[in-house]
Amino acid sequence: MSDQLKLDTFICFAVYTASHAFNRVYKPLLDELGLTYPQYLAMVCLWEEDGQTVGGLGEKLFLESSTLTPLLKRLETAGYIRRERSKQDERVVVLRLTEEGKRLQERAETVPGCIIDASGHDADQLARLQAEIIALREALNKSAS
Amino acid sequence: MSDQLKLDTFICFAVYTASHAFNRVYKPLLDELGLTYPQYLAMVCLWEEDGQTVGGLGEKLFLESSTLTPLLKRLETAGYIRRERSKQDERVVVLRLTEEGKRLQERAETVPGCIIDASGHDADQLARLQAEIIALREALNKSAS
DNA sequence: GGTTTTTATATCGCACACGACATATTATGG
DNA sequence: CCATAATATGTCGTGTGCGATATAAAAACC
Repeated sequence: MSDQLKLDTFICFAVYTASHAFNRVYKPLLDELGLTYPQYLAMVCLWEEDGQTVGGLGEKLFLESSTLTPLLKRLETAGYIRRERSKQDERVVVLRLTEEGKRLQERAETVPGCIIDASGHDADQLARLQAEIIALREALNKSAS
Repeated sequence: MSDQLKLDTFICFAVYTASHAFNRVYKPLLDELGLTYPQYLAMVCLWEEDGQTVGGLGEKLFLESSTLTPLLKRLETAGYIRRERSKQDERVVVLRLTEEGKRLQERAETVPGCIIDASGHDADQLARLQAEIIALREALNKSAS
């Protein structure tokens, strides 16, 4: 048996399963809003700054256009955003919140608190852990690029 | 603007993007072995203990049969495992490594070291961080159940 | 200014991931 | 012993994710 090939020792596996665990906690909350988790992230991004492009959103979310385009079309079908070609540069698609999309933000404001409660940690612990996970992510992204 | 609805403050988003970052680092390494990342996890699990059931693997990997069955069929098609109904209990499917599946372990032994290198952390830092992420996962799973 | 290159988005194929449901087998209770 | 419940796996539909490729528009370069 290898010294290294043990699931228990894989931090990647801890991250992978923690990501699924977050999804399970989010699911009932986001069902209320008619959003999936990645759709929720896109909406959070647009609530922070309306009128972003597909590419800009992709950079913030670390997602390709092949992932975002169908997701954004579903948000458009749901009535939360509009996708408009830019007049200045016809290659670019600008994303704009609809009135319904803006109203959704109010209903979403209770979500982060529920997640923090479910995490069983206080805000300081979470912030510290988050910073470490981001440092790990940046090291991995640097190595993969 | 909400106090809470900011992507920067979401630990879930850090975990979600870190998980993707791991995948990007693993991809070229696992391509050599003809495995995807979830398939690799399943193989690691079977290298640790051959002859496990679908359900047993699912408990360890936190995956449903609806995810595992197609994945395991692909591993069978690739020639790495066999899926056999148990004689004692015909409901159960037992997973057994083929000779090729066993040989693959040797080629996989260099992978964990590459991942540790790419993480930019030493083994102690990773172990400490892993323990914290697992604690977070357990709290989330407890809350969701 | 017309050709080439770059850029932004979209499409397609493949592989997860899960909830809801189906099927088959075993266990249970009268 | 027979009906019912519980268990293990599988199927199906929906929604990611991404690599490879396509398309169209803008930029760069003779």
